[in-house]
Amino acid sequence: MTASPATAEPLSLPQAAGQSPAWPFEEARKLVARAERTGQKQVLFETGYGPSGLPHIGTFGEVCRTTMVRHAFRVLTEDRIPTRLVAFSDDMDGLRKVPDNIPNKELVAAHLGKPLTRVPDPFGTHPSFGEHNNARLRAFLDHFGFEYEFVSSTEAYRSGRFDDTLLLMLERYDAVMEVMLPSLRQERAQSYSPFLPIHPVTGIVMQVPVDEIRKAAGAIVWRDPATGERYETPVTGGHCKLQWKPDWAMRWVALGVDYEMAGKDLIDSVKLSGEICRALGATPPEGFNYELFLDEKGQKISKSKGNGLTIEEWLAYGSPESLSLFMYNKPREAKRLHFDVIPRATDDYLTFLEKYPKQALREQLGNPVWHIHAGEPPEPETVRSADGSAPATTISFAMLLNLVAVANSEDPQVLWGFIRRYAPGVTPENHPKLDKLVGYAVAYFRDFVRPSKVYQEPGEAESAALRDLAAALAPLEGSTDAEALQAVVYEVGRTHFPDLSGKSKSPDGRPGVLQAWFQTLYRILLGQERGPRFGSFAALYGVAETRELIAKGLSGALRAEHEAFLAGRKAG
RNA sequence: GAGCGCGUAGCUCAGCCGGUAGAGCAACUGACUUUUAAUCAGUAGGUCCUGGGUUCGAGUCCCAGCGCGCUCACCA
Repeated sequence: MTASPATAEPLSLPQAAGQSPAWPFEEARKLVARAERTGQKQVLFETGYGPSGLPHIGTFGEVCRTTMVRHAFRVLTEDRIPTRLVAFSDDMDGLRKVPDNIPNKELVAAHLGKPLTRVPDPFGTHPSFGEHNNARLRAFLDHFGFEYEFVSSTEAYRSGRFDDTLLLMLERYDAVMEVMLPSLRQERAQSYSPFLPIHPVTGIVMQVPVDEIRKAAGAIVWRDPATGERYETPVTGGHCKLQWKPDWAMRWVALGVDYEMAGKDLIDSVKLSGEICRALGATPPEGFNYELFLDEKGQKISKSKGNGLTIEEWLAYGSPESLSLFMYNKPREAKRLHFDVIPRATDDYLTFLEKYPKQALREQLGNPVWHIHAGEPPEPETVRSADGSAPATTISFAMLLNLVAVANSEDPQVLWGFIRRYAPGVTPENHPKLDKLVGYAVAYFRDFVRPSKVYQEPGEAESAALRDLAAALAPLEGSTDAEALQAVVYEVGRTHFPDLSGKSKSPDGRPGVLQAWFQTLYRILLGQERGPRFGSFAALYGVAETRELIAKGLSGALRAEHEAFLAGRKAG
């Protein structure tokens, strides 16, 4: 814990945290009350993961949010009660269907129904598919720097860690069934069993009715529907897995879970698992149901549909912090998770970061960046405008997006040229975060702005004007004098597109240039309706490069390149 | 059928413990520009879904209703 600031603060950090309406504190206060009630010596947070697929953005959200609650709890209790976060992988679950997004599907298909840790790894890098995905989960969590303990369901079952609770569940079999049966349809109720024996011969997780409970032996008796053979299987030692809801409850009891959040699609499951938990004589964990993420059409994001955003996609256009902000904001409200929310999240994050140092403690605790950075947000990166009169501000992502479109370049160097004009002295070296932001803006431009470009085919008048412009620029190759270059653009325009209406005039009184001239440049050379002041553009882009651009516009190469680009996108 | 969420400016949304309705885009005006874009300054725009209740005071709290959306009810 850091010492409180030198300025006289009416409230201490834990006191202010105790009153903060920010949701992580509200959640953490439930845990403080629980700990006071039970006198427990530690608090355990759990997040669950089903390893039949790769970790997705929802996994990130759950761990991210749980970590925020955990940190809030640590501040509230001043670390007097140790905390742990378990990332639990349900890797003993039977494989139901072959995922679409893996190689060697046949290899996997031959092992349907077996625990994921008994299915061979289609990627060939790990002993099993389950272990492969576990490794991916861990790499993913480590990449974000989350602090957690990984627990494999398979290992927990096999090692006997769950045995006591499994035997307890066998002992209370009737009570568990009493909870589950009313939730099932009649047909399903007849065959339902909380215990799923692993077939001793085939290794498949069997969904069969239990013929007999042998409490004394700690075993169940069941019949193989294919062969009719009867088996007695111990419920312990990894010979049986539990059905989903009893499994969740058993895990809570066996591990001593105090907190677990879940999506609203699991509301019923949480309720039933909680009742089973009570039937085992334990108290279900605290937690809350967060709303689901929706795609741009308001549909639930699901791995199988492939809609919505992946983490990789978000991180291509926005920082991890912006994603954390998205997760922090209103967990109880449904939010569209689509590309177009990234710029907003990014700029909101920058704004919150900029405000933070000027806020009072109480406000800081409600500032998302406090929660995103575990109570220690970094200094914002600010710049000063060219004239130095305006106060230092952060450059927004929205502004960078505009600049990229204006610069019409995927080269960060060109974009940096524009930034330096606005704020001299700012470099990628002294503003590394801004440099990253530039990278995101470039990616966003490439994938969302560039595809909508339309390169016009030059007519005869336009071609003649452009040829003249290229020729007039030739003697100026190497120049970075934006004004001189702009003068050339005007001269050529005056010849080919004079404004005879008298509305615009040159400084020496000669006729001005029609807007059509500039539109010609943008439409043919940049594929846009609008664009930068052309002299400035040429100065930064390079005169030789600009002449090359004109040549390609005249030859049709720009249109061909753009079509190839579009076709490539469609294919890839 | 059950559960959850939403309804505030043209659009997307903020509004924390109840105290004179806000932002960003879009629009419009102006500054800077012999074009545009950027930037800066400014203007306009709202029956806070409806009806009750609590209160000195309700976008905010309570109740009822209307509308929209999602989830679950097979599996995890």
